[in-house]
Amino acid sequence: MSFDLEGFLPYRLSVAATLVSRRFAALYGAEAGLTIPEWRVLAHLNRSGAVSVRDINVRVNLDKSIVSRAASRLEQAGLVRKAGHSGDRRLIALELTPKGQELMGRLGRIADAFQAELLAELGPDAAGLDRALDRLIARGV
Amino acid sequence: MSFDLEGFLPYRLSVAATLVSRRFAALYGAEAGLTIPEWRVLAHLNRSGAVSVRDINVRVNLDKSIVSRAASRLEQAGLVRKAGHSGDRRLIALELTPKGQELMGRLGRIADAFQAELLAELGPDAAGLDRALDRLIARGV
DNA sequence: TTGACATCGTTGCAATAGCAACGATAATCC
DNA sequence: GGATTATCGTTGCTATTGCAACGATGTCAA
Repeated sequence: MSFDLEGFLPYRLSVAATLVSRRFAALYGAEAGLTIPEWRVLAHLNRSGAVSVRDINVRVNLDKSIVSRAASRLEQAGLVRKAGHSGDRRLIALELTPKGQELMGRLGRIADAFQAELLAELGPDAAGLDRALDRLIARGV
Repeated sequence: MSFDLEGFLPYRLSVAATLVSRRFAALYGAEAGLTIPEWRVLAHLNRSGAVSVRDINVRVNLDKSIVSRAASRLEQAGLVRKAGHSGDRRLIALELTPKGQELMGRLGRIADAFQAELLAELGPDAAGLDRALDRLIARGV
């Protein structure tokens, strides 16, 4: 039997991820014209308070150049503030502005609603998907 | 409780897909320097015989410009042949050359082995993952 | 100290993706 | 039949990616 692309996990994962991302982008795109890196940076800052580019780069799986550029655009838009880290002058301290916090409040609710929608679609398979993703992500890092 | 990116399905899917793709690319990269679109086109042709750009574009989730350029590179490399479709002269008929078939034979075995490795890692959650991907992909198209 | 090496954030650059536009051919409608 | 509309594959164009290099700062050992 020759190889079947349609049943190949890396392919299926990639297609599913693209489709789901696109659905979500359509939701938050209406609220704020963010790119995916910008969204990830914002979402991470929403949780972790002041943090460096390197931190985000590691935790959120984005090249540091992408984080750097996303942060600049977000700063331009008044959503993020860059401050010098006290102590280590190589680091910068990124944090949300009040405007950024307010936006993330709205986006967080949209994201939570979308997550609930996905879980409902998946029904009983959601748990297996979650565990599988855990393993794949843990393995890959 | 504020929004948690680490638990957000679109994010987790995207990270997992990237990691798995990277692992696989490392495997076939050693065998042949193919890009992902090139690999997908090749894998699709391996199954479906002579087929048009449009066909691949639809089935394999790649923009037709990407398919077109991938096909040109593959033709350049002697892996694929472009023929005129009889009947409808807008279409072209892409098919593997013997060299392309031979390469796909090897890559297919590598891919099957990788798939087996993934399934082993996932253990009992593989089934749930598979059903979940089915749903997400079906829903998204 | 001071000199070698590591790490931070930014920037430059080549390759790619994704979209729109194009010429060529088909299909459809009057 | 002729005009309009749709579809095919290709190409141009712009934004984004991902990698490498850079200057600046820190660290560590002799």
